[in-house]
Amino acid sequence: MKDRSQKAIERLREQGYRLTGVRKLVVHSILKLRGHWTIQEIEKKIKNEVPGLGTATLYRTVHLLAKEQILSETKIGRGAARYEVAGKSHHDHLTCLQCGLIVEFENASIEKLQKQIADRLGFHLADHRMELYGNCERSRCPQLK
Amino acid sequence: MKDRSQKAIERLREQGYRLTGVRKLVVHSILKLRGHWTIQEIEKKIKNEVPGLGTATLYRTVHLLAKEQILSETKIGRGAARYEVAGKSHHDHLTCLQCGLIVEFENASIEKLQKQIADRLGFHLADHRMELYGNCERSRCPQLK
DNA sequence: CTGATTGCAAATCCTTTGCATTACC
DNA sequence: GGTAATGCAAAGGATTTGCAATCAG
Repeated sequence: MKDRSQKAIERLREQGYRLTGVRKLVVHSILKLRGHWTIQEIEKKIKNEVPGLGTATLYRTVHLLAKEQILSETKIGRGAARYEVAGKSHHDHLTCLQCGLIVEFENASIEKLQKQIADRLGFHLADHRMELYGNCERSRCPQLK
Repeated sequence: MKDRSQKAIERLREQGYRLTGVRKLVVHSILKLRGHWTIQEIEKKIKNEVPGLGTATLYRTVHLLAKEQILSETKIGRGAARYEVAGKSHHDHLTCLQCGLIVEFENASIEKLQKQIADRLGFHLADHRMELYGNCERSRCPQLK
């Protein structure tokens, strides 16, 4: 199995971006992450691995990776955008309002319906975002309220 | 047909909120709006009608109206949350990536599927957000690139 | 070399908070 | 009168920008 960050670095090279030491380190560190993180969370997680990393550089790098579809951006609920390593097939999110648990799912029927709706309204569908919110049944979930 | 802002004012009174002059003016001005606006946009639109309105007051009032479900909040794409007058049945949005046109739609089949998905994953579905992005076919839409 | 990339600090954007004053009820 | 609501200004959080120094190609 080939390393994800290898592929990402290659793709950036193909696109003509310069591969500085910092950039390679950041890409490598980010591509090891699992889950959905804000840029600020990513900063904390990787600052040990990339000493001296400037905040602006991280923002620029994450945006770059999102643009190149190496990361995918999701806005879940309120607050800052979250990023996850792309590569898996497209999926949407179901978030627990109590404990923040995020479950991913795919549903071809919905995707088909979305396309139909867009066509009917005179749009060429390019992308979509769907987030479900609910309360999960995990025993550790604080189902107060 | 009864005025929306009348109903809104009544509901606020029932909830025990004080109906100050400013609050009534803001509610009245906001409820005349059609479309999806950020709080900053709303501020520009109504500042003539509510002279001296403080930004904090507008933020507090909009949040209040959203809490009372007189406005509904939607996060469309990047940037600040947008609000629209609630009252119509639930709907989702289709946004043109080129010109920003927002079209609303409803689709019962998708809603049904969402509920199924949540059930299957052990969630009690409480809410959802679905946004489609595409390119529209309006003649005035700058369909470049 | 030459321009892309970086880190830093300052700037920006959007929103919230503290607080004294005002105005409902 | 007691308390919620207001406006102002200051604070806050997240992100972007300007710029000189650095580094890849």
